[in-house]
Amino acid sequence: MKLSTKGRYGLRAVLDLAINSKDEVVPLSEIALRQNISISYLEQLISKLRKAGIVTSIRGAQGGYKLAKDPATLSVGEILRVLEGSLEPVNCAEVTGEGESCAGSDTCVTKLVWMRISDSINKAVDSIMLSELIDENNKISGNICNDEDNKVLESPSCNN
Amino acid sequence: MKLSTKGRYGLRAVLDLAINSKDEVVPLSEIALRQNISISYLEQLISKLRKAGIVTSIRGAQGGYKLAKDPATLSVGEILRVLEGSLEPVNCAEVTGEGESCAGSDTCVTKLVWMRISDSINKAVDSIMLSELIDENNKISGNICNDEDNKVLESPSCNN
DNA sequence: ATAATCCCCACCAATCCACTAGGAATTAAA
DNA sequence: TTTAATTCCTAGTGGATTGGTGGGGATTAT
Repeated sequence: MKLSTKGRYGLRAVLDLAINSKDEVVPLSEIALRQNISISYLEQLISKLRKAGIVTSIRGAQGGYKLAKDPATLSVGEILRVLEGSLEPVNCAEVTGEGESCAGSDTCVTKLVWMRISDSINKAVDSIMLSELIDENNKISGNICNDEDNKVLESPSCNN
Repeated sequence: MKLSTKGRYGLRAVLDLAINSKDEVVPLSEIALRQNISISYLEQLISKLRKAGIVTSIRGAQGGYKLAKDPATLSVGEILRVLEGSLEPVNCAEVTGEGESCAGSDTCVTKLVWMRISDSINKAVDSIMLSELIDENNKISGNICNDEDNKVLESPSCNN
């Protein structure tokens, strides 16, 4: 029941983008540096986000990425589902609403459990808007990071 | 974000045990047959459950397993955590409450997300008692399985 | 032109998952 | 007392997934 680095790194990247792009585009190299993620790997993640319409890109020199949506209407759930593929705890048609039901699903009791887990996860992530994380970041970094040249003081060694 | 077969099979095994053992012990071979899980694999799962005090065993011929707890006080969360190890979506000390915090965790915004997911999962599974699944099973099977010799009609091909 | 940047695809090592295999210890029943 | 049924334990294994790296092409501001 673990989120992969796709979801963890990807959400950090989107948040970084939301905080550090003011109408301008941000090159991936900057995000990679700030978030301590390799550019190559980050490319794969942001590619998914672009195809899903969460970020937009500008190619060429001085190009980069920016958020395609209003952070107030962009939920963490939308971002994580793009990156992780699905947040369902099981591959079960009754739970995911996709694919074929398996034989005997009408007498399957444990699907009740999987459905409740699924609902609770989806409700949790869909109720968190990106704007909330931005606000939280402003609160925290406002208190701490008031160094002169406004640089990143410590690399995020935490992988979560 | 998938539960492994450990959790899925294991919960089915416990439920099977709860339904099919009336003060008597049930040999693993019966559970394996009914639930369509190999005995060898099931052994590993039930071994964890026994060490955690969820089931008790009697060795030797005519031996087997039975539930060690009252289904009304045994939550699905307790069972799943034994089988899966942990239901946390990330390895993060701030979320799991174990291990060392990583550098910069005080400025880590995404942990807010992981904590909410974690809470919602744990609340969901801890609120489902095994007795609820037993009741559900009685409701369903009472309606359907009234064949003469009371055998299992179809093998549970569903892996969830 | 050149350098910066996005974009795409192929590959790879390590890890984890979902088992299988084999055998030792225990015990009821014949 | 043998036999068969059963729990218990450990090791191995093939395949899939994870978490990347690397190379190269396309695009564009300077």
